[in-house]
Amino acid sequence: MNQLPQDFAELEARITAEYGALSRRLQQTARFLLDNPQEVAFATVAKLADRAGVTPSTLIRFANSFGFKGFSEMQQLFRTRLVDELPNYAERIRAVRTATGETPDSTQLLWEFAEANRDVLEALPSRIDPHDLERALDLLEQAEIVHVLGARRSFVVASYFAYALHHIDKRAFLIDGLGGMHGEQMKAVGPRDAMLVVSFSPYAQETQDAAAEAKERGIPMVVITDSSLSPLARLADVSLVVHEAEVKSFRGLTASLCLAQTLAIALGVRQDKASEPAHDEAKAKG
Amino acid sequence: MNQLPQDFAELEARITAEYGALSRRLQQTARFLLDNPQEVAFATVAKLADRAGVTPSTLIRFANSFGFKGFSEMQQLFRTRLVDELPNYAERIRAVRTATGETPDSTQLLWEFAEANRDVLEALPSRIDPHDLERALDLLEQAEIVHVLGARRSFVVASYFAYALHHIDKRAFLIDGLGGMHGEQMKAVGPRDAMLVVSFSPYAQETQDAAAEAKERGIPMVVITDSSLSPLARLADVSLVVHEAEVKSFRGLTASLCLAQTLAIALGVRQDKASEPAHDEAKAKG
DNA sequence: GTAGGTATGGAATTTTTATTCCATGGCGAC
DNA sequence: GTCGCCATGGAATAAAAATTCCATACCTAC
Repeated sequence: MNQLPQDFAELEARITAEYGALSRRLQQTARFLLDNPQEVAFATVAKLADRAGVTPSTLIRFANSFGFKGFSEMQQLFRTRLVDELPNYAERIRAVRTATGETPDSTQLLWEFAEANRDVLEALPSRIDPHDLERALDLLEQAEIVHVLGARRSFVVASYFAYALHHIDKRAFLIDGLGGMHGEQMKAVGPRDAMLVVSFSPYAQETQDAAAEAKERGIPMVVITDSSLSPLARLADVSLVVHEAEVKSFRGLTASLCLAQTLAIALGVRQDKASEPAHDEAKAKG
Repeated sequence: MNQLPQDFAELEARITAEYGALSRRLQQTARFLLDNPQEVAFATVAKLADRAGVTPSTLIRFANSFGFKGFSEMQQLFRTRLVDELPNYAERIRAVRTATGETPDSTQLLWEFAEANRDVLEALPSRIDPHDLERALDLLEQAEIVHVLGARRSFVVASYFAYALHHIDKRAFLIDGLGGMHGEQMKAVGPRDAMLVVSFSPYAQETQDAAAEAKERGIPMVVITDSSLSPLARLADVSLVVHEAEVKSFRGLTASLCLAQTLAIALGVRQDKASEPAHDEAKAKG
């Protein structure tokens, strides 16, 4: 039996170090414990076991395998951690907010970014017209294939959206311009498809060209952009305008990604409903 | 029986208001509870009774007299207080839930996502150790070229980081595995370079392989991942652990991107300082 | 394929903890 | 001074929770 850890940090280090040597269930337990330390501090063995997807026995075994006499003994570390660390949490916020004296600039920056992005997310939902959101979903739902386009900074959002569509089993292609083949990739867009275009100032020329072509061919198009005056907005069937945070003249992508995430999952929900109409009717009646 | 308080603040107010009307022992209990809320959150009735200088019965009676079914029910308020950093958190959720009665599902989803991502951003800065952040920046600053690696979901973060590095004039390459050439791209990593690896559960094999190779070759490595138990964490020189929001079993990327943004810009700030040392010295003297 | 060992789940058991109940003691009213 | 009520303490009881133990499933090695 090993020497037992004296505080949470020590325990965390031990768990991390020996993680590979643990059995499947104990690994599962380890992940849960380190991911949800707050919950562990309060809840009972039975509840935690349930949440972690293991049996109570496993939790006990886990504690034993790290030298504790029982689960309760290990739980103590989770509790004292909460008590020890909380008091200086509030202080840390205050310290960072007020003076940069002690904290490194980088941490100060992190707080600023987090705050700026939070503010943006706060404003986002009320800035998006529910009606536009529904129309965008209509277009995407009816499309056989969704082609996603975004260059430079917008490429991040575009690639995420394409990724997310794959995960809800919606056919999607990312127009990435690989090999300078923007034009060629646009030719692969069929008449029953739709496009989702992401573009922010200063609106990449290749994106504008592609969007113009799509408009001409009558391809349904949803645009995520940063202003209703954007050249992309006038080409779109539905345009969703997001305002991103700016710190040190660097723009974020938080709001756009949140919106992309929402579009993808809302689309997934719709598809589920469409493929299981019986379930929905039953609910409506009941 | 009175309406029972919903949170700690409410309870505190009630106790304060009715303090004068309580019996001697109950007053004694009240004082102890409000003076040692942390202790109350964890300890057992017997221990608390002992510490407060009253009998267990008194504690129960105290709880009952404020409308609780038992002491445990009251204790819950002391516990949630410790966990909830934000007192009006619960209210906010309720407000969103109720206010969206009329709106379509998609807008409802948008609110939920925005909310979840906001919460994540709130927790992010305090979860990142300033020391780790500085060390990560040290590694990146000293590197001649930064190679950025991330597959599937993490690719979004990786591509954003590579993009951001270009904008602060830091040489960067994105290891994208194009044409199945992960291995070949790794060969291009030089001895004076560094790597930034992004990987989330279920940790893409190609990323793990590449990271293992980098480790073997002694390439400095910063990892952004989702758990200290991640297989990537043990390979890294510095690992930054982020917790992402999850809605409808879909994980976000907000926190990771915010962190990537911070790293890039903090690095940019450092580079500026390094290239204008006179400015810095002047500040130190002044 | 089989035997041995290990990991796991679940029920039984023990321990801990919360709550109830009643006997006693203090305090004020008559 | 005595009666009655309310507060109080402490033991008894009930409830909940932790832990143990055993049967079984699952691997691994031969």
